[in-house]
Amino acid sequence: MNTSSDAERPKIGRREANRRATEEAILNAAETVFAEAGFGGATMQLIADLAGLPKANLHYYFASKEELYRRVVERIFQIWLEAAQAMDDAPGPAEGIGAYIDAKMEISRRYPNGSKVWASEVMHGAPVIQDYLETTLRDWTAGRAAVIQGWIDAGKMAPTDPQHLLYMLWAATQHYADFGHQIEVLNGGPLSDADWRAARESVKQIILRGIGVAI
Amino acid sequence: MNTSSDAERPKIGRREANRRATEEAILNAAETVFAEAGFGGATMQLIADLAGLPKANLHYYFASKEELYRRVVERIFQIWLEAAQAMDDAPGPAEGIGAYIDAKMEISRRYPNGSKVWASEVMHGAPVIQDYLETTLRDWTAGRAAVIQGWIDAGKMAPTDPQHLLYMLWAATQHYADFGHQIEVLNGGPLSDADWRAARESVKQIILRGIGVAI
DNA sequence: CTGCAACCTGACCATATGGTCAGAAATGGA
DNA sequence: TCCATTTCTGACCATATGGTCAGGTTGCAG
Repeated sequence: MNTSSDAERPKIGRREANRRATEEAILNAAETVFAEAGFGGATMQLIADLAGLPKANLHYYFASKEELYRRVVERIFQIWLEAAQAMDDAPGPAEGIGAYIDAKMEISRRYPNGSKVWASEVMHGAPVIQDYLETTLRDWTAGRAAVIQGWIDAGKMAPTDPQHLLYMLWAATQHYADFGHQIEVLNGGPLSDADWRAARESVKQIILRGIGVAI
Repeated sequence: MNTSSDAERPKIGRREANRRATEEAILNAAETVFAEAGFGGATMQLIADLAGLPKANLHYYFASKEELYRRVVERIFQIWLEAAQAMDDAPGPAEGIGAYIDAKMEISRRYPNGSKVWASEVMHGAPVIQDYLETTLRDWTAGRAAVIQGWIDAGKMAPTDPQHLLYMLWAATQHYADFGHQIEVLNGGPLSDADWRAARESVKQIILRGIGVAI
């Protein structure tokens, strides 16, 4: 054994570990503040306070407010894309779309702030992730639409415009994050485990039956 | 007859007419700017420029940025509520929910900025319309949920959680306004009349079939 | 026509904010 | 231990923004 039980992984010294932890803390704080106040309403001071750092320190790790924001949005997009794989390698729409809804509902529950930042970014014309929309997202969407069309051609689901089906999947699932506040007010409080389960099953039931898949 | 063919309606002089027109122009400009930049990113100067007025004039009509914003949000909420009546007086879900989807899709198409401002407001915790959520919206939602439950009990549609069905209706329709930019990118340009028709029919098809209503 | 009240606006102000920087403190290899 | 490098931070700055106000202009009742 070596000196002690310090490094979980070789190569990462205290410096590097600290750096990553601080960056992570800043990104988390930024995600919260951007979600709650929007880009314009967010303040480097607010983010710094939430992260427990002096404001000047933020600028040591992130050159500008824009760059910090960009990093937040990119991180969300990654999570979003990884979850999208839930739809891959499925034999048919029942499994593929069902799993996709499960994954996206889970993201809405676990990362509501990320979803809000993404929504805000798109609503304001996608100033920083326009290229993602035009490349990565466009390609992914086209691929998924083709898969869905394949299922339709194989008679595994009712004829449905794949593009609009995808929009409905995004809309229905992300709504629970983006409009979470409204939902909590109407629900009379935060959603319980049972509430989330009911939400997930409702979405799956309506959409799967809506595309002619037995449930 | 009176002096000439001036007043369409009695009682409204040039003063009053001017006032209303100016207020309207400011509200329209504000809606656009708030939608594109968010509350924090919006600038009284930007709104003034878009309305073609000096900034100081805005403060003659609206005491503060907050009040102007509040007026914009309230106006949207009115349109939203009026369209909600499309669901009333329907004999069953096919007509009621079908008409509601039609109405909401039309709003998404005609007033995308209003929808965005509303979404932004809710996402940021509804700082100015919290009371609307707790009173008007809550009551309306409860009423509609009861109607839907009645349809279910009458065997006119499949058993479905009314609350989550409403969320899906809001999500699916408003998505075309709030995420209009993303949709346009994926669509390779603005949606045509045919595109909008396809969107509307897709939403209706999936949801109506999803709740067990023949189409 | 006249006076008052409503309407309009350029110039100005206090504040908040993103960002900078010089220098202090911590770190780690030699 | 020593010192170069990285990390951290209080103090500061330029700018943008919401809001104010004094004074001018316009509409309209009497």
